[in-house]
Amino acid sequence: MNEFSDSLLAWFAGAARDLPWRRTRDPYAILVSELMLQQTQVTTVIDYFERWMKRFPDVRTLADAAEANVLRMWEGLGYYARARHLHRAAKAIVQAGGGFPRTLDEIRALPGVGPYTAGAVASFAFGIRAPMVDANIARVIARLRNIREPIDSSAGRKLIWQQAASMLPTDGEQARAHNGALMELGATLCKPGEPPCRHCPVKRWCRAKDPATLPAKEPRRAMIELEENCGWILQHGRVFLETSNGSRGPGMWRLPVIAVPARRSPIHESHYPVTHHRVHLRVFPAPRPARIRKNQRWIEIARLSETAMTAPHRRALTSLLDLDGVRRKLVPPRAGGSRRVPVVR
DNA sequence: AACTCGGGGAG
DNA sequence: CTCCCAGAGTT
Repeated sequence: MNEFSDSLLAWFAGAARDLPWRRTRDPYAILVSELMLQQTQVTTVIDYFERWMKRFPDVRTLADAAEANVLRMWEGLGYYARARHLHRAAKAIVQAGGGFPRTLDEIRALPGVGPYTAGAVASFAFGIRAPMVDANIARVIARLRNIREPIDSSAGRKLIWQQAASMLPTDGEQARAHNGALMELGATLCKPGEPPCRHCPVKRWCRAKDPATLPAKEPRRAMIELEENCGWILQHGRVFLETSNGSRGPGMWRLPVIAVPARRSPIHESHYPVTHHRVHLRVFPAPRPARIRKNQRWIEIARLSETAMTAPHRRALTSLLDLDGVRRKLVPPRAGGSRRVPVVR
């Protein structure tokens, strides 16, 4: 071991956060945590991880679960393809005999597992000497080596990964701690913006000229405005929903898209961001559909809690149901009258 | 190499 | 508003 590793690992031993997925080497648990952590902050993931492990404690339980339940457990985390990938990965592992893949290449072949996640699972679960580069490690390495190439460019990624591999201790167990320590350094100390270099355990080896300007990144894409007009269709205690079809994948339910009704004002309006889009959501009262398409369903209000929905649509629906509840108390349906629940407007 | 993911948290 | 986040899949 060199001095750099000594300093880094000594610091890590005293500074490591106590995170649930650091208390285990169960490869399934590590895989779950890594999929959840893709593009998602640690503090957001902790509760989801613990709920998930309680509900789907092992690969077989997850493989046997219905996709609707899997997506419902993921609701609020975003990027729902990750949940479907994790579900597919569990099915693939069970189908292959139930033993968790134990080599970097086999782990990399699982759905939803890219270069980062493969390295993380191999290293954290099995102590395999594998590099891993996430946003934290990319930032730390860009600063340590004063790499000005944008880290999200092809050339920049290549440089960072080469450095990550070359810095790795020979021993697998030490490499495991090294990966965790670099990540922790980036998450807690070598943060974006102006980092507190005074307290850095490895500042002696850092070549960053101007840490605040590192890492460089490609300019981000322009925001795209989207308008979304949905229908509020309520009848017999059921609400009419649809699930997206096509590339966005099925399973997440939402209010049905409708043509904009003329001369009506929306009963709900909200804005929400999704990646580089900004969506302007408007909900209008709408008539009961003449035909029900394949991706559409009436869903009992009582069963909405077990229906996976994107967060903005869940919020819209909840607020509209609350409003409807209020109106129904003020104007109770006439006895013997129409069974149709009055449309709120 | 560029686009998409119908995300979410923090400043 | 802004930027960032334990990225990966598709085209």
